[in-house]
Amino acid sequence: MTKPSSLPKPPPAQDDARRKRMTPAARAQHILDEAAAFFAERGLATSTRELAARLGVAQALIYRYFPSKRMLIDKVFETTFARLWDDDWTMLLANRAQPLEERVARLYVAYLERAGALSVRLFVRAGLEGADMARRYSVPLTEKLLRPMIGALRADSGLPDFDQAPMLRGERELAMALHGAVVFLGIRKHVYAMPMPDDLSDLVRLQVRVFLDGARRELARLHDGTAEDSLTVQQLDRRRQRRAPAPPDSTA
Amino acid sequence: MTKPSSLPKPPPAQDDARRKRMTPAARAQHILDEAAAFFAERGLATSTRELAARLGVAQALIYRYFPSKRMLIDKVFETTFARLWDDDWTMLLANRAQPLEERVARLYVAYLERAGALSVRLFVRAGLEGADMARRYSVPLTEKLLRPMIGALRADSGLPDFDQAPMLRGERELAMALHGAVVFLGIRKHVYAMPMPDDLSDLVRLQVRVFLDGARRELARLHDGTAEDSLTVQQLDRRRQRRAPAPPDSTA
DNA sequence: CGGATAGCTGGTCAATTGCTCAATAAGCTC
DNA sequence: GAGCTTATTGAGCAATTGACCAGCTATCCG
Repeated sequence: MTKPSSLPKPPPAQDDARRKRMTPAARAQHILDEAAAFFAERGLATSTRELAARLGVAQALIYRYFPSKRMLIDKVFETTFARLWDDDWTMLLANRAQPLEERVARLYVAYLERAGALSVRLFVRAGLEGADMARRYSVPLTEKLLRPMIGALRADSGLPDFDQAPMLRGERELAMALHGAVVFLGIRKHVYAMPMPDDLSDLVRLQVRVFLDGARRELARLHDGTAEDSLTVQQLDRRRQRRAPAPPDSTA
Repeated sequence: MTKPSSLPKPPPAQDDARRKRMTPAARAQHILDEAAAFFAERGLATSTRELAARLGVAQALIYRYFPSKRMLIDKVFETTFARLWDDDWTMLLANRAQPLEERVARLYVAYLERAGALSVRLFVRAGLEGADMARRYSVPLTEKLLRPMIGALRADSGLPDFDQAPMLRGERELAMALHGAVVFLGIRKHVYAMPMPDDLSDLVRLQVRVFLDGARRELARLHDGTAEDSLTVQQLDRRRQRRAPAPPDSTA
């Protein structure tokens, strides 16, 4: 046991939660992390006293770092939502060295893994609680997942990219078919607690296989203009106005 | 205005909730129905006093009909779960007078409509709360929806029925792909409150179209081997890789 | 009309809730 | 080691919670 007083900062092990005193930043993070897991498991209505017990800390301490329970929950939502997305997904999807099925499967295996029980449960709780999911979830979902997804699908089918043809409402809903099926895997496991394998990869791959077969055809329908029944009337009108004749489709 | 005192029972209008006195059966039903909507909207943690206010009734009255809040909630779950299933769905799916796509689409439009905002939110709440969803939801789901669904799919593809080949694990997951996608439509609308059309029929039909294309092929893959009903999806995959190259696809 | 049955209410209790504050003590600097 | 800063605590408050009960009164029957 040497005497480290000569060093300005002896290894403080700031990540050790059992320390009596922590730096404000570390303590705030500590509370935030535990609160996320705690509220995900036990529900947002569970008392701050129980959370404090889990933290091994006096209940009053929580209020030194967060002005109210509401604000703590909001912060939990904020950070959990922000953590979900991975910008690498765009590149992963665009990498045509691998077959489309493999890329999409990898993407959604990664998505489910990144979400995990905590996020899945928190997201559903946030939705029920009236958090602004449309802004917090739907918007980044479209930009960081669905759009790259449709781009890859289009490229795979030899269809024009977004520069030449903006994303169609029907395309978003098409991508949502797979997204919904995969997310529902997580909901079955983490919300409904149904018997599911530890590793959902094989189930994800099944969803992807089923989806891709139908999606290629549907995408072709959407772009050759025959089956546009999934679009709203207004969108159809706008779309018809935009293109004078039917665009010649040179692809197979 | 005739004097109805001579009649043993003048029209009592027992369904009028504003009446001061109701028969125990009617009052219990009244409380149960309102509680379902109330807890679905506001959450299970909302106070019985607020529920009583919505009922236009003293809070103590609830406890005359239900021994505790917990028991009331359980009863709400029980009745809501029971109401979901419709035995006509089996016949609807088996009616080969209509094309498969039409039958499946009608089924899931009916399913979503029957569920509605109330059930969707209550189901998710029940899952988060730790209600036994595997028994209450998953089992009837398989029997009343997925099994008839697979039966229709098999018949459509000229595959043997359940008498000759029991349902495969992979088939259930296959049907779950569509189920998940459709349920996620309801979750987007009723839980996440995302902007969705009033009528989800068109979106359901899109999901069904996409699903059926892929499902027919996947079903053929599942059935082209020997009896694989006891194998997991993973085992099936491994086995498929071991076998000859890609399976010949005889369908259009 | 008048008594009796029973559906219903107002009032109340113990426990729990979010939140506050003065007091304590951990860990830094000299 | 002394002293100072401040992270942490325990006690406590007002409001809300689930649950209960004695009494009120709407409704029926003779």
